[in-house]
Amino acid sequence: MNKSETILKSSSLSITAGRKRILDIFLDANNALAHQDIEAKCSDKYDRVTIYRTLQTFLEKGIIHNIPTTDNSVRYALCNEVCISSGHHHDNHVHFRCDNCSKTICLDDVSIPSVKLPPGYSMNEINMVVSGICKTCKKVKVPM
Amino acid sequence: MNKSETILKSSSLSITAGRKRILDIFLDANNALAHQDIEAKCSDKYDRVTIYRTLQTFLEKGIIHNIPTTDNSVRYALCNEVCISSGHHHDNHVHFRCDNCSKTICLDDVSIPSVKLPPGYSMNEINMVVSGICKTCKKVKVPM
DNA sequence: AAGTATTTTGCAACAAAGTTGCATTCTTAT
DNA sequence: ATAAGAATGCAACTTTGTTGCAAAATACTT
Repeated sequence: MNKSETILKSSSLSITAGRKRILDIFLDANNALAHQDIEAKCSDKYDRVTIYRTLQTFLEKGIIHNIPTTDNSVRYALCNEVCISSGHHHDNHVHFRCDNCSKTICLDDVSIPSVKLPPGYSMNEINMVVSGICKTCKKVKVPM
Repeated sequence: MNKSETILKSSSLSITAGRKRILDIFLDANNALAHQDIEAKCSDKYDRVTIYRTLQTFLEKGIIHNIPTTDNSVRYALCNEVCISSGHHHDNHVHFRCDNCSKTICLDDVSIPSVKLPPGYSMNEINMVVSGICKTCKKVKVPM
């Protein structure tokens, strides 16, 4: 039983070729993916609708989480082990979007600082997205 | 000359009925608006395409800014005076989205705390969206 | 105030993104 | 192996966003 099967199993989802494939795409990727990215990689084998439904299912099970963007393109990233095993999403890391390569990644080591809300507001979730130039692009642009 | 005309003028945009109307909708609203919200309020008088183009223009001129969401619906909010007068968007406030009424507002008084990125990363913009229950909804739910 | 150059708007047509119902196929549990 | 239940693919549709172009409105000049 490989990794994708293990994840599906532990989320009590039936193991299908499509779900394994999409999960593998996430496992292979080192950055967050938009629906479009997934579709580009497997629409030959799986229907658009299936991809929509699979992403929805993964979200509900806490296998992936979504990252807000300002350009109408929600991106999804694999949750860490804790999220998956608990079945409920609760991450606290900062997301980074590179202005150069447009990749979005989870900065697992950077935790979101706390903020104090005005009186009367109660907090549930915090989302933080930083944009700038990523490590890889910086290297390319300014060679030593 | 009323407020919307003043803003348009100071952004060196020609003053048209449509732009005034859309700007007035923002001035009246106390929360961020999605394209859809605008359309609901004035599609009888102005074409869908005009609304798209107007929002785009307002964004470019720094009259409004957009707020990332996780549900494929970018929302826009009026920028504060500083943004509009400088012509370039640079806000530093936290956005709040209410899980109950779904309204998104700018918490102008809550500034985004700084974060330290890993080595190699450079920062351009930070976006922070907090979700929870807003002041108004809390009052309604727990009456004194 | 009139006329002209420029900008904006609306329309139509289109492209892309997302949703729904239903019949068929695949998984899983017995 | 089989039957119940879940997932998939297909078709049709809705919503969302884009583009080109002609008509209308605005701003600028005199």
